[in-house]
Formats: sequence, C-alpha cells, structure tokens
Amino acid sequence: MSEKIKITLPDGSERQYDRGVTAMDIAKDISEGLARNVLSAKVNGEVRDALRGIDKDARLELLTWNNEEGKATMWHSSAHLMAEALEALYPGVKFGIGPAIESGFYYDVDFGDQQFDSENLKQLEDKMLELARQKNEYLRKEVSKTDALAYFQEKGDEYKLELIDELEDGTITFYTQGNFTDLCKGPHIPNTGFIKAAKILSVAGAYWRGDESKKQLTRLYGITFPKQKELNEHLEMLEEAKKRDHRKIGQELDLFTFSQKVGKGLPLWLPKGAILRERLENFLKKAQVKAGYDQVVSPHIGGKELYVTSGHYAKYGEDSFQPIRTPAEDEEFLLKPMNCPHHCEIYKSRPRSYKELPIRYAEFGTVYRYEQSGELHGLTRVRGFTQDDAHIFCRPDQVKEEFAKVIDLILYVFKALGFADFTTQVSLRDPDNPGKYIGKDEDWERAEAAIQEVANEKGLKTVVETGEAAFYGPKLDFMVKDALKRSWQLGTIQVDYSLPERFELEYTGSDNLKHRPVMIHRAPFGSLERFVAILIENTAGNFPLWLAPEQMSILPISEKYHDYAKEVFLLLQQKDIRGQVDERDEKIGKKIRDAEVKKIPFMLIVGEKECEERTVSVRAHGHGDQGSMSLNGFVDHFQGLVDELLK
RNA sequence: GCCUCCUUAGCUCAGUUGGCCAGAGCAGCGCACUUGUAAUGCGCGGGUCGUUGGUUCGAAUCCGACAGGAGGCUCCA
Repeated sequence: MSEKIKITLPDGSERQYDRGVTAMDIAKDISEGLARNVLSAKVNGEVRDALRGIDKDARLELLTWNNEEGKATMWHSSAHLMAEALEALYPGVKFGIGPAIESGFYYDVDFGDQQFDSENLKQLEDKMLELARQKNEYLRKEVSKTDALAYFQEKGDEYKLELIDELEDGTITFYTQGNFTDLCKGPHIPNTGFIKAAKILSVAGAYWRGDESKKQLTRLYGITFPKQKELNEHLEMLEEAKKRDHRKIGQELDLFTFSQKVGKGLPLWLPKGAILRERLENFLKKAQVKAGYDQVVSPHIGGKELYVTSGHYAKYGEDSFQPIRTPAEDEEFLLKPMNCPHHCEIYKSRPRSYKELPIRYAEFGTVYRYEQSGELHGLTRVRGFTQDDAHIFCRPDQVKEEFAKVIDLILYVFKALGFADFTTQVSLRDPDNPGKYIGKDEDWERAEAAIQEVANEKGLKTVVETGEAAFYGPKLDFMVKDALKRSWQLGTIQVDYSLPERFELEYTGSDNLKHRPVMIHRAPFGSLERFVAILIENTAGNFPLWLAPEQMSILPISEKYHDYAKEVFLLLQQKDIRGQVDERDEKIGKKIRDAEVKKIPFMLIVGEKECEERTVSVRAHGHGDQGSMSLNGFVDHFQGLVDELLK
C-alpha cells in the first residue's frame, strides 16, 4: 500500500505522502517543534485525531493551542482525564456528558451514594496530573451498537446507555486512555502528556439532559493548560474579573442598588449612576440627531391588542407579567416588552410618501419582561430596563445605506467608550429551509447582500452564520471584547419584514401605488443597564473622562482655603466640569486617598501657594502629581482630553 | 421555576463542640488638631444575628418553611 496521496497545507504548499499517513507524521516532517504542539488536525474541514491515518488527498491544517479548535480538543480530552481520575478515586461513579466549553470543560457525574464536596478538589486535580504524566494515548476504536451497549450495561451506566440508544449502529466509537474507556466521537489529543496544569473551578448541579424532571447530576467544571504558567495567568484573570464585578463596583461607587421591597431584578439608580445614564443618553441623542433620527416618546403600557397584532403577546404574554385591567371598562393593558409596536403606530398616524423615507424614530424606552428568578443577575439580567431603541422605516432600496449609517453610529459609540476590540456576526437565513422565513425572497437576497457588502466596505471583522437569522429578517451583531478578553454581545442591527406586514405599514411610491416599507431595529448599547454593567467591568470603574459621575474633586489643604476652593468650583461648573469641594476636616493625605478610592479622574489640591498664584495643583487618578496649572490651563487640558474621545 | 451554597451594624467580616448583657475595622456623629500628594488622635451612637415556626432549661449557632443573594440548570456521546 505505498500509494501516494497529496496533502495541501494552509499556505497552499503541497506535499506527497504514503496513504495512511497521520497528521502527526506530517507535523514531524515539517518540524519537531511543531509536532510537540500538535493537538489535533483539520482534514478537509473536519477536526480529527492527529494520530488518525489520512487515506486520500486532503487539505490539512494542524491544530495547536493557538487555535480555538485545538484548545477545544485539549479540553475535551481533559474531561476524559478528569473522568478517569474520578473513576480511580470514586469507583462506580457514572457519567453523563463531558464536553469542552468556551473556557475549559465540564463533566456531569452521578456519584451515587458517594459524597463529593469541594474539599476534594485538590485531590482530584493531583490525580489528574498524576495520570497525565503517564502520557497515555487516546485510542480510538469503532464498536458495534451491541458491543457498546454491552460495555455500559456491564458498567451499569444508564446515562451512556441512553445516549448510545439514540446513535446509529456503525457510527459509534469508543476512546480509551489508561484505564478509562468512554463513548465518544472524538477527536482527542495524542496523549495525556500534553496536559500539564489542571484546575477544577466549580461544582454545580445540572439536570440530566437539562430536564427538570430528570435526575440532577453533579457538574464539575475544570480547565487545563499545556503550561503551569498559563493556568496561573488564567487564575489571575478570574481574580481580576471578580474585582471588576459590576455589582461590587456599583456598590463601591454608589451607582445603583436593589431593594427587596421594590422587587428583584428592578434596579434603583443612585444619583451618581443616574448621571452616568444621563450622560450616555445625551451622548447618543446628540449623535442620533446628527444622523437624522427623530426622538419619540411612548407610554410604559399598551393595549393588549397592540401586542397581539405585533405577535409579542404570543411570545411575552402568557408566561409573563399579567395584563393590567381597568376597573370600570375592563380593558387590558400590558407592560410594554418592546417599543417597536408603538413606533409602528406612530408611523401609521398618517399616510406616508416614498419621499419622506427613511423615517427614523428613536426612544430610550423602558421595557419590562418577566425573567425567571434564577436568571436575574446584577444589571445584566433584569426585569425592567431601558433600551436605546430606534426603528428605521425605509424602502427596500435604502436598506444598504441605512445599514451603513447605523454601523457608523455604532463605531462612533464604541470609540468614544473605549471598546477597541470587537467582531461582528452576520446572521443569514438557512437556504435549506426557506419556508421558515417571512418576507419576499428578493428582499431577503438584497438585504443579505447589502449587509455583507457594507460590512466589507467598513472593514469589519465579520463571521457569517448561515441559518442564524430570525424568522423576520437578517441581522448584524457586534461583539466586544473587554479588558479581560471576555466577549459580550452589544449592538445589534436587525432587518424586519414581519412587523410592517403585521401592522400593514405602507407608503405611496413614485408609481402612485402602495408599497410596504422595511423596518430596521437597532440598539448600539442594547440596554442601558447591561451596557453600564459591561462598561464598569471593562473599565473597572475608571470611566472615560466625559462620563465619570465625578470628574474632579477640589481638595483644600485646610479650612483657610475653602473660599478659594469654592471659587474654583464655580468656575469649573460654568465650564461644565462636574465635581465637588472636599470640605471635610481631614488631612490632605486622607482626602487624596478617598478620591483615589472613588476613582475620581482629577484631584485639584489648593493651598496657600495655589491661592496666591490662582492655580491648582493637579493630581490624576492612578498617575500621581501632575504639577500645578493655571485655572484656564486646567480647563483647556481637561476639555482637550474630552474632545479627543468624542471627536 | 428547579438544585446546591450563602444571609451577623450602612460596608467588609470575627463569633471555637448551642451557655455571662453579640465583637472588630471602615463609614457615621462629637471634640481636639489647621494640615502639602493614598488612612491625625480621642470619644460616642448603631445590630429582634434575613423573616418565621419548632427542638432545648437555654439558639446567631440545631431542624423546617418563607424571602433575598451567589453559582448552575445540553455550549449535546
């Protein structure tokens, strides 16, 4: 069998190998160093074991720790390693599923009568590393369904039996490393020796197959790395994430609070948090006016029929906050879960001509949605929140231009708020399932093409996801990475063919016939609550200067300089610079410390020298003494910094 | 909603196997000090130990219910 096959590498180069060559052989052929890092391989687009033979011409990509897929392979293999360690420590445990996840892996375990508690984590980690050092290979084996069932019957693992039951004979594979064999489609890393560091992160309950009626298993979350150093860095990052938790910083900086009496999931904004919100709103309003939006206002409740028409009643009605009834007329109103139906009615308030399109209605609309109590989380998951909502009603031929304009607006917002690292996702319809979608084929085609063209023209880093579109239209989502490389979904732009249909929206065209407009929903922030939470976690509470609730604090050295301090305060107030005079009877060191802890960007120290020279001694948060400046000098410096971000 | 864990002063936390009037630091209030780049000193007030039943001679501590919070509840072998 010395037949040759052709292997094409990602750089386009081609090499000849004997049939049955493995990705690992090829890696070794390229360089030993590469071979030491190969975790798995992508063969003609399919991720496979690096040790599995290739039997026909193929495109080959070697996957290492630097690829997401390589990491996933390693983590999935780590789940097996953890299972092996568990089986060694707790004979007779049964296993559910154990996949790799975005950051690590988990395995669902049924400990039966045995106890597992968090004190045993270290022991488990040590066992994993002990087994890893044995460098056991992950061996793949195809098994018949009968044999597979027999194996787990023998083992008494009803979960695996249930899984196998749903699989087709002839497609079933087992993987074995060391003393542990698991049902698994793979792929896996070559051997356990690649795993050099392991940490079990948390223990949680999880229903078998996510079904409340089924047994609850113990889910162990873990993560592994090829180097101890990387694990340490990861743990430091988790620590840092805890410090940046918006719930903690929100309390420390007096931004928001919750009250049992008001109700869970219903945030109360404290004065400083309210300034933050207001600044964000004004900032966006100003940008939207420039971009041709009209501000509208709609009430917090709406007649039930409104939402029946829009289709939201079906989605939010039954399992949601129940309708409010008027006592005399017995009319029903719903707390509004969405602003769009109201905006549709505004559009319908009079006949529209093609000449006035696009119409762009913007509103900071507060909406209420019932979230299950277990889903609530700080400001990111709440029951009442304010969307920076807007709806653009346009002609089908205007979709592209409107999309481009919205993208510009979102990019401007991201820049002003310091989100430099982001990607976008275009969601298109599933071509195999056209019946699922509402709207004309030609409109979809035009809109989908337009979105992709604009995204390219704007140079966005874009992933295209086919089949991810909503039934009512394609969309573009923005995902930002925060300072800790965590990904958050923020802005979204969605085309909607459904609501114009449901509300029978129309405009008169140049042909004097009635046409249906296209609606575009968009929200750069998503919701103010969620956005503030992300902003807090991204900046650790060190907000951009223009947003900071307190931009400066004037710190008099002693009581003697209070008058001068107040004079400075009034002058800065006129220049729209927010802050306060720290008139407390404290030493300057204490005042500085408190201002630093509150993350106030500028501290202006005034004593005898400043008073005489009519200057301020400037200290910048986190950067120490900046020397003294004249009053106008400081104002110019300050405004220069703000303009830099907002231009 | 369900599972696990948590709830002691405004905040962060002590409180040993259930046993004298429940403690500390910070914050607050009062007094003294009149201060030069990350905490001046002294004093004072503040808690029905989440709520509510129970066990006990005796409960912050043990058990139950409820409320609130945290983590999790397919990212599919």
